[in-house]
Amino acid sequence: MPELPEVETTRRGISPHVSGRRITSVTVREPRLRWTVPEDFARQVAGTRITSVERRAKYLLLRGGAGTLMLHLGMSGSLRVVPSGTPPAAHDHVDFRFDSGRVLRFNDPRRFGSMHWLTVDPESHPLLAPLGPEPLSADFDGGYLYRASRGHRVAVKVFVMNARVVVGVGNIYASEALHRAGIHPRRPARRIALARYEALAAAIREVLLAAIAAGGTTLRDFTDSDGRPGYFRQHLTVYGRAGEPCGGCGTPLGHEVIGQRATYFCRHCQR
DNA sequence: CTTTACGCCTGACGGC
DNA sequence: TGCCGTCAGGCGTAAA
Repeated sequence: MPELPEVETTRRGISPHVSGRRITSVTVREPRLRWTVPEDFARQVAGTRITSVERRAKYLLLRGGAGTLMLHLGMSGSLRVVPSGTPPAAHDHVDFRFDSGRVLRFNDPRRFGSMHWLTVDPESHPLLAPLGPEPLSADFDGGYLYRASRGHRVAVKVFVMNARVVVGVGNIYASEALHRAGIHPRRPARRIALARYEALAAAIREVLLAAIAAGGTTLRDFTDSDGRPGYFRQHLTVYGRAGEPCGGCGTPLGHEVIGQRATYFCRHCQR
């Protein structure tokens, strides 16, 4: 399940292979993704030279001269760089062939991913325009979270997972960051003081940066066939560990559904 | 406006 | 062993 760290790792992994290269052809084997890929998608994208690979939230932006290729990995999507001629496997839905002879291959079993061809400024696209700041940017800090949370009575975990508040904080890292910051996931967002939001903003940054570092080591070679089972797990202190002792106090970790999502926390350390 | 529920999909898993 | 029901999970969208 690609969270921000995996998307960022993917960005870093594919960038050297596609930056400066021209897309010579596009093959769409399965257009039924999150939004159906239009008939003329392949024709529009073909011929573009990619100048840079950027990321906004969990969207990858492959910028080219004539437009921008915007990709989302959903929850089961992945991108891989393979040699030309590599036979497609199951769920290999789209190929972008480059003038280097390599192929950028999009695989997505659950098809929650998406791809768009944008000829306008990506930031003005309806999917990107409403998004909050990047958690690793200077715009994001405790003061921002504090101000944004005033008047919001939703649980703080729901609040920080809202992409209009801050992007890229997925379900796993929300639990992890709240535990690190000592904040109970059910606490109403408006009932948390500035100092605690500063701790939370720092925790979100730290957890994401640590995960990016871990993803970087695990997903170094994108031409490899799969082989990355549970690379997150070893770094997780609460997620998926219901019943195990809290690393801080030893109290068995709890598991509840908050906002329709599995949530893990310590009822003793987190208030 | 804020908040909540739903649905898209498939693989994994548990029960029988 | 095999079949089947259940559920996770990002996130846009409809509904409340």
